[in-house]
Amino acid sequence: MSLPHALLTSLSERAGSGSELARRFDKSIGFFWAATHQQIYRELARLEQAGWIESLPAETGRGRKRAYRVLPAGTEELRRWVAEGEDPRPQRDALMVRIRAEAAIGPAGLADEMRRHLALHEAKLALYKSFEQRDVAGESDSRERKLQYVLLKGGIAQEELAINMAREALRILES
Amino acid sequence: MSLPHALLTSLSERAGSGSELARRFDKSIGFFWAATHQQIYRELARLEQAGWIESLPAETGRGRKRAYRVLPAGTEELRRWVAEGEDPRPQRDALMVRIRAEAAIGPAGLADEMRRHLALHEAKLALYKSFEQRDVAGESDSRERKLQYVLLKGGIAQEELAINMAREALRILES
DNA sequence: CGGGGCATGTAACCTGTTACATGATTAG
DNA sequence: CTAATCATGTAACAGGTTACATGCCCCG
Repeated sequence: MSLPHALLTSLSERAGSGSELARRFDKSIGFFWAATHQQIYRELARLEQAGWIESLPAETGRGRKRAYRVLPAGTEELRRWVAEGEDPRPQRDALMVRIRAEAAIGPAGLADEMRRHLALHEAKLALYKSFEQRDVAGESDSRERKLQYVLLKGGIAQEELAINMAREALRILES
Repeated sequence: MSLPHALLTSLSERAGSGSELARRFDKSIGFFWAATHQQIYRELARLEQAGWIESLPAETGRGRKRAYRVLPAGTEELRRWVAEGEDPRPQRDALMVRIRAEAAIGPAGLADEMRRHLALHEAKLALYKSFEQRDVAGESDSRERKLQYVLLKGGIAQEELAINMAREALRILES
Protein backbone atom coordinates (compact mmCIF):
# COMPACT_ATOMS: atom_id res chain seq x y z
CA MET A 1 0.00 0.00 0.00
CA SER A 2 2.10 2.85 -1.30
CA LEU A 3 -0.25 5.69 -2.14
CA PRO A 4 0.22 7.44 1.24
CA HIS A 5 3.99 7.22 0.80
CA ALA A 6 3.88 8.45 -2.76
CA LEU A 7 1.96 11.45 -1.44
CA LEU A 8 4.45 11.99 1.38
CA THR A 9 7.24 11.83 -1.18
CA SER A 10 5.61 14.38 -3.45
CA LEU A 11 4.83 16.68 -0.54
CA SER A 12 8.42 16.32 0.68
CA GLU A 13 9.63 17.51 -2.71
CA ARG A 14 7.25 20.43 -2.47
CA ALA A 15 4.25 21.35 -0.31
CA GLY A 16 0.98 21.90 -2.13
CA SER A 17 -2.77 21.46 -2.30
CA GLY A 18 -4.80 18.41 -3.30
CA SER A 19 -5.41 19.68 -6.80
CA GLU A 20 -1.73 20.49 -7.29
CA LEU A 21 -0.86 16.97 -6.19
CA ALA A 22 -3.41 15.58 -8.62
CA ARG A 23 -1.68 17.48 -11.40
CA ARG A 24 1.75 16.20 -10.34
CA PHE A 25 0.40 12.67 -10.32
CA ASP A 26 -0.70 13.17 -13.90
CA LYS A 27 2.69 14.28 -15.11
CA SER A 28 5.56 13.04 -12.98
CA ILE A 29 5.34 10.91 -9.85
CA GLY A 30 2.21 9.29 -11.26
CA PHE A 31 4.42 7.58 -13.88
CA PHE A 32 5.46 5.29 -11.01
CA TRP A 33 2.33 5.34 -8.86
CA ALA A 34 -0.86 6.50 -10.52
CA ALA A 35 -3.73 8.04 -8.55
CA THR A 36 -6.93 9.91 -9.29
CA HIS A 37 -7.99 13.05 -7.47
CA GLN A 38 -10.57 11.09 -5.45
CA GLN A 39 -7.90 8.77 -4.09
CA ILE A 40 -5.66 11.71 -3.34
CA TYR A 41 -8.25 13.65 -1.34
CA ARG A 42 -9.27 10.55 0.60
CA GLU A 43 -5.68 9.75 1.43
CA LEU A 44 -4.70 13.33 2.35
CA ALA A 45 -7.48 13.28 4.96
CA ARG A 46 -6.06 10.03 6.40
CA LEU A 47 -2.51 11.37 6.42
CA GLU A 48 -3.62 14.47 8.30
CA GLN A 49 -5.62 12.30 10.72
CA ALA A 50 -2.49 10.22 11.35
CA GLY A 51 -0.49 13.35 12.16
CA TRP A 52 1.91 12.94 9.24
CA ILE A 53 0.91 16.11 7.40
CA GLU A 54 -0.86 19.34 8.30
CA SER A 55 -2.94 21.76 6.27
CA LEU A 56 -3.78 25.42 6.29
CA PRO A 57 -6.36 27.24 4.19
CA ALA A 58 -4.36 28.53 1.22
CA GLU A 59 -4.03 32.30 1.19
CA THR A 60 -3.89 32.28 -2.61
CA GLY A 61 -6.06 30.37 -5.07
CA ARG A 62 -9.76 29.92 -5.20
CA GLY A 63 -12.38 27.94 -3.40
CA ARG A 64 -11.67 25.84 -0.36
CA LYS A 65 -8.09 25.27 -1.38
CA ARG A 66 -5.85 23.94 1.39
CA ALA A 67 -2.05 23.88 1.51
CA TYR A 68 -0.56 20.64 2.85
CA ARG A 69 2.93 20.16 4.21
CA VAL A 70 4.77 17.21 5.74
CA LEU A 71 5.29 17.10 9.51
CA PRO A 72 8.43 15.61 11.10
CA ALA A 73 6.44 12.46 12.00
CA GLY A 74 5.57 12.14 8.31
CA THR A 75 9.20 12.33 7.25
CA GLU A 76 10.03 9.68 9.85
CA GLU A 77 7.27 7.42 8.56
CA LEU A 78 8.51 7.86 5.00
CA ARG A 79 12.06 7.04 6.06
CA ARG A 80 10.81 3.90 7.82
CA TRP A 81 8.80 2.82 4.76
CA VAL A 82 11.68 3.32 2.32
CA ALA A 83 13.70 0.61 4.07
CA GLU A 84 10.70 -1.70 4.40
CA GLY A 85 10.69 -5.00 2.51
CA GLU A 86 7.91 -5.53 -0.03
CA ASP A 87 7.76 -7.88 -3.00
CA PRO A 88 6.99 -6.50 -6.45
CA ARG A 89 3.28 -6.53 -7.26
CA PRO A 90 2.04 -9.44 -9.31
CA GLN A 91 2.16 -8.46 -12.95
CA ARG A 92 -1.06 -7.88 -14.90
CA ASP A 93 -0.75 -6.98 -18.57
CA ALA A 94 -3.87 -7.50 -20.66
CA LEU A 95 -2.02 -7.08 -23.96
CA MET A 96 0.22 -10.05 -23.17
CA VAL A 97 -2.86 -12.12 -22.36
CA ARG A 98 -4.35 -11.07 -25.70
CA ILE A 99 -1.25 -12.25 -27.54
CA ARG A 100 -1.41 -15.56 -25.78
CA ALA A 101 -5.13 -15.85 -26.52
CA GLU A 102 -4.56 -15.16 -30.20
CA ALA A 103 -1.82 -17.80 -30.15
CA ALA A 104 -4.29 -20.28 -28.64
CA ILE A 105 -7.40 -19.68 -30.76
CA GLY A 106 -5.96 -18.32 -34.02
CA PRO A 107 -6.23 -14.93 -35.75
CA ALA A 108 -8.70 -12.65 -33.97
CA GLY A 109 -7.81 -9.13 -35.15
CA LEU A 110 -5.22 -8.14 -32.57
CA ALA A 111 -3.02 -6.16 -34.98
CA ASP A 112 -5.01 -2.91 -34.79
CA GLU A 113 -4.94 -2.86 -31.02
CA MET A 114 -1.22 -3.64 -31.10
CA ARG A 115 -0.58 -0.66 -33.40
CA ARG A 116 -2.57 1.57 -31.08
CA HIS A 117 -0.43 0.51 -28.09
CA LEU A 118 2.70 1.01 -30.14
CA ALA A 119 1.67 4.62 -30.75
CA LEU A 120 0.90 5.16 -27.05
CA HIS A 121 4.35 3.91 -26.05
CA GLU A 122 6.04 5.97 -28.73
CA ALA A 123 4.30 9.07 -27.41
CA LYS A 124 5.37 8.33 -23.85
CA LEU A 125 8.93 7.68 -24.95
CA ALA A 126 9.01 11.04 -26.70
CA LEU A 127 7.73 12.69 -23.51
CA TYR A 128 10.40 11.04 -21.36
CA LYS A 129 13.10 12.02 -23.84
CA SER A 130 11.96 15.62 -23.68
CA PHE A 131 12.35 15.44 -19.88
CA GLU A 132 15.83 14.04 -20.39
CA GLN A 133 16.80 16.88 -22.69
CA ARG A 134 15.45 19.49 -20.29
CA ASP A 135 17.19 17.92 -17.28
CA VAL A 136 20.58 17.42 -18.86
CA ALA A 137 20.66 21.18 -19.31
CA GLY A 138 20.44 21.83 -15.57
CA GLU A 139 22.98 19.12 -14.87
CA SER A 140 24.46 18.50 -11.44
CA ASP A 141 25.77 15.38 -9.83
CA SER A 142 24.07 15.48 -6.49
CA ARG A 143 22.85 12.16 -5.15
CA GLU A 144 19.28 13.38 -5.56
CA ARG A 145 19.73 14.22 -9.24
CA LYS A 146 21.50 10.97 -9.95
CA LEU A 147 18.69 8.92 -8.43
CA GLN A 148 16.07 10.86 -10.34
CA TYR A 149 18.00 10.27 -13.53
CA VAL A 150 18.05 6.52 -12.89
CA LEU A 151 14.26 6.63 -12.71
CA LEU A 152 14.01 8.58 -15.94
CA LYS A 153 16.37 6.24 -17.78
CA GLY A 154 14.36 3.30 -16.42
CA GLY A 155 11.15 4.79 -17.77
CA ILE A 156 12.77 5.34 -21.15
CA ALA A 157 14.04 1.77 -21.24
CA GLN A 158 10.60 0.43 -20.32
CA GLU A 159 8.97 2.29 -23.19
CA GLU A 160 11.65 1.19 -25.64
CA LEU A 161 11.09 -2.39 -24.53
CA ALA A 162 7.33 -2.14 -24.99
CA ILE A 163 7.89 -0.65 -28.45
CA ASN A 164 10.26 -3.41 -29.51
CA MET A 165 7.88 -6.10 -28.30
CA ALA A 166 4.92 -4.53 -30.06
CA ARG A 167 6.91 -4.31 -33.30
CA GLU A 168 7.96 -7.94 -33.10
CA ALA A 169 4.44 -9.08 -32.30
CA LEU A 170 3.11 -7.01 -35.21
CA ARG A 171 5.54 -8.62 -37.63
CA ILE A 172 4.02 -11.98 -36.77
CA LEU A 173 0.43 -10.82 -36.57
CA GLU A 174 0.65 -9.21 -40.01
CA SER A 175 2.27 -12.15 -41.78
CA MET B 1 -11.11 -6.80 -16.45
CA SER B 2 -9.11 -9.63 -17.93
CA LEU B 3 -9.19 -12.47 -15.44
CA PRO B 4 -12.12 -14.25 -17.13
CA HIS B 5 -10.31 -14.03 -20.46
CA ALA B 6 -7.02 -15.22 -19.02
CA LEU B 7 -8.94 -18.25 -17.74
CA LEU B 8 -10.63 -18.79 -21.10
CA THR B 9 -7.20 -18.61 -22.74
CA SER B 10 -5.68 -21.12 -20.37
CA LEU B 11 -8.65 -23.47 -20.73
CA SER B 12 -8.46 -23.10 -24.52
CA GLU B 13 -4.85 -24.26 -24.38
CA ARG B 14 -5.91 -27.21 -22.26
CA ALA B 15 -9.02 -28.16 -20.27
CA GLY B 16 -8.55 -28.70 -16.54
CA SER B 17 -9.79 -28.26 -13.00
CA GLY B 18 -9.66 -25.21 -10.75
CA SER B 19 -6.62 -26.42 -8.88
CA GLU B 20 -4.80 -27.23 -12.12
CA LEU B 21 -5.53 -23.72 -13.33
CA ALA B 22 -4.26 -22.30 -10.06
CA ARG B 23 -1.00 -24.16 -10.62
CA ARG B 24 -0.72 -22.90 -14.20
CA PHE B 25 -1.28 -19.37 -12.96
CA ASP B 26 1.63 -19.86 -10.61
CA LYS B 27 4.03 -20.93 -13.31
CA SER B 28 3.10 -19.72 -16.78
CA ILE B 29 0.10 -17.61 -17.75
CA GLY B 30 0.23 -16.00 -14.30
CA PHE B 31 3.46 -14.25 -15.38
CA PHE B 32 1.17 -11.98 -17.42
CA TRP B 33 -1.99 -12.05 -15.34
CA ALA B 34 -1.64 -13.21 -11.74
CA ALA B 35 -4.52 -14.77 -9.82
CA THR B 36 -5.03 -16.62 -6.55
CA HIS B 37 -7.08 -19.79 -6.25
CA GLN B 38 -9.93 -17.86 -4.61
CA GLN B 39 -10.21 -15.56 -7.59
CA ILE B 40 -10.04 -18.49 -9.95
CA TYR B 41 -12.83 -20.48 -8.32
CA ARG B 42 -15.04 -17.42 -8.08
CA GLU B 43 -14.46 -16.60 -11.71
CA LEU B 44 -14.93 -20.18 -12.97
CA ALA B 45 -18.39 -20.18 -11.38
CA ARG B 46 -19.21 -16.94 -13.23
CA LEU B 47 -17.90 -18.26 -16.54
CA GLU B 48 -20.04 -21.39 -16.23
CA GLN B 49 -23.05 -19.27 -15.27
CA ALA B 50 -22.47 -17.18 -18.42
CA GLY B 51 -22.43 -20.32 -20.58
CA TRP B 52 -18.83 -19.85 -21.70
CA ILE B 53 -17.47 -23.02 -20.09
CA GLU B 54 -18.93 -26.26 -18.78
CA SER B 55 -17.80 -28.65 -16.08
CA LEU B 56 -18.09 -32.34 -15.29
CA PRO B 57 -17.10 -34.14 -12.11
CA ALA B 58 -13.59 -35.36 -12.83
CA GLU B 59 -13.40 -39.13 -13.13
CA THR B 60 -9.83 -39.07 -11.82
CA GLY B 61 -8.45 -37.13 -8.85
CA ARG B 62 -9.74 -36.79 -5.38
CA GLY B 63 -12.37 -34.79 -3.63
CA ARG B 64 -14.92 -32.68 -5.44
CA LYS B 65 -12.62 -32.08 -8.38
CA ARG B 66 -14.33 -30.78 -11.52
CA ALA B 67 -13.03 -30.71 -15.10
CA TYR B 68 -13.76 -27.49 -16.99
CA ARG B 69 -13.70 -27.00 -20.74
CA VAL B 70 -14.47 -24.07 -23.03
CA LEU B 71 -17.76 -24.00 -24.92
CA PRO B 72 -18.08 -22.51 -28.43
CA ALA B 73 -19.71 -19.40 -26.93
CA GLY B 74 -16.61 -19.02 -24.73
CA THR B 75 -14.27 -19.17 -27.71
CA GLU B 76 -16.39 -16.55 -29.46
CA GLU B 77 -16.26 -14.29 -26.42
CA LEU B 78 -12.50 -14.68 -26.24
CA ARG B 79 -12.16 -13.85 -29.93
CA ARG B 80 -14.29 -10.74 -29.43
CA TRP B 81 -12.21 -9.66 -26.40
CA VAL B 82 -8.88 -10.10 -28.18
CA ALA B 83 -9.76 -7.39 -30.70
CA GLU B 84 -11.19 -5.09 -28.04
CA GLY B 85 -9.48 -1.78 -27.32
CA GLU B 86 -8.17 -1.22 -23.78
CA ASP B 87 -5.48 1.13 -22.52
CA PRO B 88 -2.55 -0.23 -20.53
CA ARG B 89 -3.18 -0.20 -16.77
CA PRO B 90 -1.74 2.72 -14.88
CA GLN B 91 1.69 1.75 -13.61
CA ARG B 92 2.30 1.17 -9.90
CA ASP B 93 5.82 0.27 -8.82
CA ALA B 94 6.60 0.77 -5.15
CA LEU B 95 10.36 0.36 -5.63
CA MET B 96 10.45 3.35 -7.99
CA VAL B 97 8.54 5.39 -5.41
CA ARG B 98 11.08 4.33 -2.78
CA ILE B 99 13.93 5.54 -4.98
CA ARG B 100 12.22 8.85 -5.46
CA ALA B 101 11.53 9.10 -1.73
CA GLU B 102 15.17 8.43 -0.89
CA ALA B 103 16.13 11.08 -3.44
CA ALA B 104 13.81 13.52 -1.68
CA ILE B 105 14.61 12.92 1.99
CA GLY B 106 18.16 11.58 1.85
CA PRO B 107 19.70 8.19 2.73
CA ALA B 108 17.12 5.89 4.34
CA GLY B 109 18.56 2.38 3.94
CA LEU B 110 17.13 1.40 0.58
CA ALA B 111 20.19 -0.55 -0.58
CA ASP B 112 19.29 -3.82 1.18
CA GLU B 113 15.82 -3.87 -0.30
CA MET B 114 17.29 -3.07 -3.70
CA ARG B 115 19.67 -6.02 -3.46
CA ARG B 116 16.77 -8.27 -2.50
CA HIS B 117 14.80 -7.20 -5.58
CA LEU B 118 17.88 -7.68 -7.72
CA ALA B 119 18.08 -11.29 -6.55
CA LEU B 120 14.35 -11.85 -7.22
CA HIS B 121 14.70 -10.58 -10.79
CA GLU B 122 17.83 -12.63 -11.36
CA ALA B 123 15.97 -15.76 -10.25
CA LYS B 124 13.06 -15.01 -12.56
CA LEU B 125 15.42 -14.34 -15.44
CA ALA B 126 17.08 -17.70 -14.88
CA LEU B 127 13.65 -19.36 -14.88
CA TYR B 128 12.65 -17.71 -18.16
CA LYS B 129 15.96 -18.66 -19.74
CA SER B 130 15.38 -22.28 -18.76
CA PHE B 131 12.01 -22.09 -20.53
CA GLU B 132 13.77 -20.68 -23.56
CA GLN B 133 16.28 -23.51 -23.64
CA ARG B 134 13.56 -26.13 -23.28
CA ASP B 135 11.42 -24.57 -26.00
CA VAL B 136 14.15 -24.04 -28.56
CA ALA B 137 14.64 -27.81 -28.45
CA GLY B 138 11.09 -28.48 -29.67
CA GLU B 139 11.38 -25.74 -32.28
CA SER B 140 8.76 -25.14 -34.94
CA ASP B 141 7.72 -22.01 -36.72
CA SER B 142 3.98 -22.14 -36.39
CA ARG B 143 2.28 -18.82 -35.76
CA GLU B 144 1.33 -20.06 -32.30
CA ARG B 145 4.92 -20.89 -31.33
CA LYS B 146 6.23 -17.61 -32.72
CA LEU B 147 3.75 -15.59 -30.67
CA GLN B 148 4.55 -17.53 -27.53
CA TYR B 149 8.23 -16.91 -28.15
CA VAL B 150 7.63 -13.17 -28.42
CA LEU B 151 6.06 -13.30 -24.96
CA LEU B 152 8.97 -15.24 -23.53
CA LYS B 153 11.53 -12.87 -25.02
CA GLY B 154 9.50 -9.97 -23.68
CA GLY B 155 9.57 -11.46 -20.20
CA ILE B 156 13.33 -11.99 -20.44
CA ALA B 157 13.88 -8.40 -21.58
CA GLN B 158 11.74 -7.09 -18.71
CA GLU B 159 13.78 -8.95 -16.13
CA GLU B 160 17.04 -7.83 -17.71
CA LEU B 161 15.78 -4.26 -17.61
CA ALA B 162 14.82 -4.53 -13.94
CA ILE B 163 18.25 -6.00 -13.17
CA ASN B 164 20.09 -3.23 -14.96
CA MET B 165 18.07 -0.58 -13.20
CA ALA B 166 18.62 -2.14 -9.80
CA ARG B 167 22.38 -2.35 -10.43
CA GLU B 168 22.54 1.29 -11.47
CA ALA B 169 20.49 2.41 -8.50
CA LEU B 170 22.71 0.34 -6.19
CA ARG B 171 25.84 1.95 -7.53
CA ILE B 172 24.47 5.33 -6.42
CA LEU B 173 22.96 4.13 -3.16
CA GLU B 174 26.24 2.55 -2.09
CA SER B 175 28.48 5.48 -2.94
C1' DC C 1 -9.97 -45.72 10.94
C1' DG C 2 -8.03 -41.44 11.86
C1' DG C 3 -4.84 -37.74 10.46
C1' DG C 4 -2.95 -35.12 6.75
C1' DG C 5 -3.27 -33.02 2.59
C1' DC C 6 -5.75 -31.75 -1.57
C1' DA C 7 -9.70 -29.36 -3.90
C1' DT C 8 -13.20 -26.23 -3.41
C1' DG C 9 -15.23 -22.66 -1.40
C1' DT C 10 -16.95 -18.29 2.10
C1' DA C 11 -16.32 -13.92 4.26
C1' DA C 12 -14.37 -9.60 5.40
C1' DC C 13 -11.60 -6.22 3.99
C1' DC C 14 -8.92 -2.77 1.20
C1' DT C 15 -7.67 -0.37 -2.94
C1' DG C 16 -8.86 1.62 -6.91
C1' DT C 17 -12.66 3.15 -10.33
C1' DT C 18 -16.65 5.69 -11.93
C1' DA C 19 -20.26 8.77 -11.55
C1' DC C 20 -22.00 12.38 -9.42
C1' DA C 21 -22.40 16.60 -6.10
C1' DT C 22 -21.24 20.96 -3.75
C1' DG C 23 -18.87 25.37 -2.64
C1' DA C 24 -16.17 29.22 -4.16
C1' DT C 25 -13.95 32.22 -7.53
C1' DT C 26 -13.23 34.41 -11.71
C1' DA C 27 -14.36 35.77 -16.68
C1' DG C 28 -17.34 37.88 -19.65
C1' DC D 1 -24.87 38.55 -12.33
C1' DT D 2 -24.55 34.29 -14.21
C1' DA D 3 -21.92 30.77 -16.47
C1' DA D 4 -17.82 28.40 -16.55
C1' DT D 5 -14.28 26.48 -14.06
C1' DC D 6 -11.61 25.06 -10.22
C1' DA D 7 -11.13 22.62 -5.75
C1' DT D 8 -12.95 19.48 -2.78
C1' DG D 9 -15.62 15.87 -1.69
C1' DT D 10 -19.50 11.53 -1.46
C1' DA D 11 -21.33 7.14 -2.86
C1' DA D 12 -21.56 2.85 -5.02
C1' DC D 13 -19.13 -0.60 -6.97
C1' DA D 14 -15.58 -3.95 -8.85
C1' DG D 15 -11.38 -6.38 -8.44
C1' DG D 16 -7.94 -8.26 -5.63
C1' DT D 17 -6.14 -9.93 -0.94
C1' DT D 18 -6.13 -12.49 3.34
C1' DA D 19 -7.89 -15.51 6.63
C1' DC D 20 -10.57 -19.08 7.47
C1' DA D 21 -13.87 -23.24 6.57
C1' DT D 22 -15.58 -27.55 4.55
C1' DG D 23 -15.69 -31.98 2.01
C1' DC D 24 -13.30 -35.79 0.42
C1' DC D 25 -9.62 -39.12 -0.55
C1' DC D 26 -5.45 -41.54 0.47
C1' DC D 27 -1.78 -43.20 3.48
C1' DG D 28 -0.18 -45.27 7.36
